[in-house]
Amino acid sequence: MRFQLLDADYIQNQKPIIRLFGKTERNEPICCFFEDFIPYFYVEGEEEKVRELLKDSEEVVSIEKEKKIPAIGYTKEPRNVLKIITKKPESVVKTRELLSKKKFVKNIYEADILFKYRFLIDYGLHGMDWVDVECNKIFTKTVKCPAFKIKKIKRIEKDRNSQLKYLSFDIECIPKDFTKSPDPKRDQIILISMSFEPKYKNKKTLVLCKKMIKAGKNVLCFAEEKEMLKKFSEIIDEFDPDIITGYNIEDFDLPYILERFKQNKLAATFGRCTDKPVFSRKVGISYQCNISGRIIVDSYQILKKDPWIKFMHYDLNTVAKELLGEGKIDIKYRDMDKYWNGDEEKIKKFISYAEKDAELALRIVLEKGLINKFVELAKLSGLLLQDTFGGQSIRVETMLMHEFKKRNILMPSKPSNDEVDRRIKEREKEELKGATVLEPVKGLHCKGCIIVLDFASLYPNIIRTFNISPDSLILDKKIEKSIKYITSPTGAKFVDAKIYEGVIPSVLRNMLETRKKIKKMMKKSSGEKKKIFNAMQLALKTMANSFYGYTGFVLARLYVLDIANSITSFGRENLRKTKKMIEEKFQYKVIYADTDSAFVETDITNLDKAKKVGEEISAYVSNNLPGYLELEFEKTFRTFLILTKKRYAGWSFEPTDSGWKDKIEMKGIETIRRDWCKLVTETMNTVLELILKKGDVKSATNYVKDIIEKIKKNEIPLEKLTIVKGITKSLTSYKGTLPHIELAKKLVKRHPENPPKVGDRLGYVIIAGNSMLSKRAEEVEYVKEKKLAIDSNYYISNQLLPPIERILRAVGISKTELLGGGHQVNIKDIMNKTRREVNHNINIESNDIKKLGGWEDFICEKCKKTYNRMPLSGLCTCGGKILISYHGSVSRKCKQ
DNA sequence: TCACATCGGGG
DNA sequence: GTGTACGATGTGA
Repeated sequence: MRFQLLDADYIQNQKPIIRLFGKTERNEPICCFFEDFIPYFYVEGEEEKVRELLKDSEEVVSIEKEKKIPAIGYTKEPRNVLKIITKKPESVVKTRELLSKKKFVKNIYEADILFKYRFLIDYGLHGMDWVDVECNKIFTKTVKCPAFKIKKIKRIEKDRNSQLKYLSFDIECIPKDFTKSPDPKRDQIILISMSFEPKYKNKKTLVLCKKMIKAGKNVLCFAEEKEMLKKFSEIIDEFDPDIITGYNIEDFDLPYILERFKQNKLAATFGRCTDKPVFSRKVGISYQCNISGRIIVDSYQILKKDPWIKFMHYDLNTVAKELLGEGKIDIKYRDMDKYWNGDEEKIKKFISYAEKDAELALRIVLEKGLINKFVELAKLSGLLLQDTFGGQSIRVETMLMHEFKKRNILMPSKPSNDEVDRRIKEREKEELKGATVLEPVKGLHCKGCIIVLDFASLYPNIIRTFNISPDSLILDKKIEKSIKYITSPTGAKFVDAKIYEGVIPSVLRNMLETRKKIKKMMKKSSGEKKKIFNAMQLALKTMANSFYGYTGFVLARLYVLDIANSITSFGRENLRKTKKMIEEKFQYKVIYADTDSAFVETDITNLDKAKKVGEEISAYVSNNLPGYLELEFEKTFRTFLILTKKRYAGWSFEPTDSGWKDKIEMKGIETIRRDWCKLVTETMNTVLELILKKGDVKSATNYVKDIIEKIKKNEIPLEKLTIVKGITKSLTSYKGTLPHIELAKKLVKRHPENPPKVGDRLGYVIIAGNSMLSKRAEEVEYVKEKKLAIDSNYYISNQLLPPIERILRAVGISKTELLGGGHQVNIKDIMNKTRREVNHNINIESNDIKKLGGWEDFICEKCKKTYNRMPLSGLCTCGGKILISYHGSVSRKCKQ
C-alpha cells in the first residue's frame, strides 16, 4: 500500500507504537502502526561508570558501544559513544536527567528528540513523503480510519500530492459585558459555521444555531449548546477533513470550543483517533493545539508571518477584501446581541455573517494556495506538515538531523538555560557583525541609468564556496597543520571542500541546483503545475536562506559564532571587492551597496545599452570572484532618489520576455502608515511620482505648496484628513492622553445610548483650537454638522511635512532655487523661516500667534491678491510687495 | 537611538 | 511531551 504521510504520533501499550496517518493514492485516510521501534540516545563518557549507574535501571533496555562523529569540529576519526536503549520515550528523559548530573558523563546527544521524529529520521521519512508499506489490516477502535500493522516501510518518489479535504469553521458567542472578551467558562457558543471542500452532503456551508428558529436548509438548530457541540463533532467525523482551518482559530475558536466541550462534559474527540482528545494549551502568550491525524491551518498566523505580503490590518475583513475582493458581512461586535435577540430577519443576517466568515476563511486557504509552500517545506525539511507553520530553526535542525543520520554524525542537545544566558552575554561583548551597507551618495540621480546588480542567494553561495559548516570547521591544531583549508576574514578555518564537503554546503548544493531546475520548469508550465513549482522554489529559497541565521541563533543546537561571523565577513569582503572591480574596470561609481547588491551610476540614457553594460559588469565581476559567487544584472533605475541607507525610491525598469517593465519602487520610504491620513499617502505618492517620472523637483515642490494652501483654505475633504485608530482596552485604563481615546470619552457623553466600545476603530480629525492636541480630536460627522475648522497647522506640520520633508531635503530644495540666493534649506525650514521672519517683523511670539488662531493672510500691496503663506519669492506674481493681513487688518510690511 | 511596553486577531 | 518559547510597532528615557 502506498500513502502520503500527513501526521504521526505514538501510543503506549506494552511498548511504544508509532502511528502514521496518511492518505492513500485513492485519497482514503488510513492509519499505520509500527511496533518495532524503541527509544534510545547517546552518551559520551566513562563506559564502566555509566554501565554501573544504569545496571539496575527499570528504564534501560541495553547499552551498546558505537562510533560516531561529532557535529562541530572537523575530525577524521569517529569517537566512542554509548547508545542507551530505553523502554519508553519517557525513560529517555529520566535517564538523561540521571546521567546529566554525573561527572563521568562528558556529553549527552539526541536525548531531546521527539519519539515520532526519532522514528522518521531513522527511517529516512519526511512529512508529506509518499511511502510504500507492506502491512496487514488490523482491527482497532482507537482510530477512526482503516488501520494496518506495518511490516516494512520505505520512502518512494512521487510528484503528485493526494487530494486533501478541508473544513473551515468559525464560532460566534456573546459576552456578558461588551467591554470584555467572551469568557469560555461562562459564555455559550451560539453559532458554529462551517465551510467544506469538497462539498459535504452536497453543501458548501453549514451553520449550527443554538436557537430554535425557522431557518434555511443550510442551518441546523439546537435548543442546547451541548447538542450543538455533539453535532459539530459528528460532522467533523463524518466529513473527515485532513485540514481544519479558519481565521485565528488556533488562538480563539479552538481553545474556546474546547473549553465549551469541557464545560458540557463532552470529550473532544474529533481527531482521527478515539484515544487522544483534541487539546489546546497556552504556550507563553498564544495557544498551541493538536488534532491527531488532522492538520490545523490558521490563515491568520500564516499571513501574519509571510514576509512577501503585508496588509494594513490583519482582520478578516481587510485580508479577505484584499485577497478575494470580498469582505465580511457588516455586523459590529457590539451589535451582535441585537441581531441574536432580534427578529427573524436579524437572526438570519447574523447567521449569514457567521457563514460568510467560514466561507472566506476557506477561500483564502484554497484560492491563494496557502499551504502549498508548507507542503514543500515539509518534504524538504522532514517536518510533519503541522510543524512547518512554526519557526525556521526547527526546520533547519530536522533537515540536518536527516543528513547527520546518513553521515553518522551526532546532533548536540538544545542549549540549557545557563548556556543560553552565556550565549547572550557572549554576544553582548563581541557583537555579531552584520553586513556592509555603503554610505549612499544621497539625493536624486537622474542623469543616466543606475544599474542595479545583485548576488543571488549570497549567503548560501558563500557557504558553498568556502565550505562553511560546523563539521568542516577546524578546531584541532594538529589537523590544521596536516590539511588544506580556507581561512575566513575573521580567521576561522574550514577544510578544503575537495577533502571533505560539509553537511551544510552539501545540502545547499542540492537545494540550489534543484531550485534552478524547478525555476526553469516553472517557466514552461502553467496553471496548477506552475503553482506547485512556485511553491517548491519558494520553499527551497526559504530553506536555503535559513542556515546562515540559524548558526547565530542563541537557541540553536548548532550555535557556532565562528560560522555566522565567517559568513558575514566573506560577504563584506565580497562587496568590497565587487565595488573595487566595478569602479576600477568600468570607471563607473558605485553610489550605493547593501549586503548583496550594488547600484552603479552611469551616463547611459538608453535602457538596452544599460542592460548590455550591466551584463558586462556581471560577467567580469563573476569571473573574478571565487566559487559560486555570481553578480547578476537585475534592473536599471531611470531615476533614483536615495535619502539614507536603506531608504530609497526609484523608477525601475526590469527586463522581461516581453520587454521592459517599469514601476516606481520604494524601499524603507513608507507612503502608507496607519497613523497617517490619506492625504499624506496621496501627497507622498504624487511627489515621488513627479520627482521620479518627470524628474521635476519644482512641480513636486509646487504641488506640496498647493496642498498646503488647500489645507489652509479647508479645501481638503475631511475624509482625507481622517486618522483611524482602535480602542484596545477600556477607556479608563488608558494612562496617557491619546486623541482617539479623548474623542471616545466625548462620544460616551454625547451618545450614552450608543457609546464606543473596546475593539471599535474610531476615525477622527484634529480641529482648530487652543487646547491640547488630543482634546481636539473630533468625528468627521460632527465637524461637518457644526462646521468646525480643522487645525491646518497640525496637518501641515505634524502630518504632511515630516515625511515630505525627508524626501524634498534629499533633492536639495535650496534657497538658491526657491528664494534666489543663500544656502541649502529644506521645505520645512522655508516654512518655518517664513513664519519666523513674519513673527520677527510683527514682533509677536509664535505662541501668541497660535493663541490668536495663527497668522492669517499674506496680501499683495498692489493687486490685493492673498496668499495663505508667504510666496517663496517674497513677491506677488504681479511683482507687488506682500503685506500681512493679520487678525483681519493689514499689518506691517514684510521684510523681503 | 536604544530599551521597554503594548497590541494584535478573534467575539 | 525524548515539550515549548510571537514579533511588529509604538512609547519613553
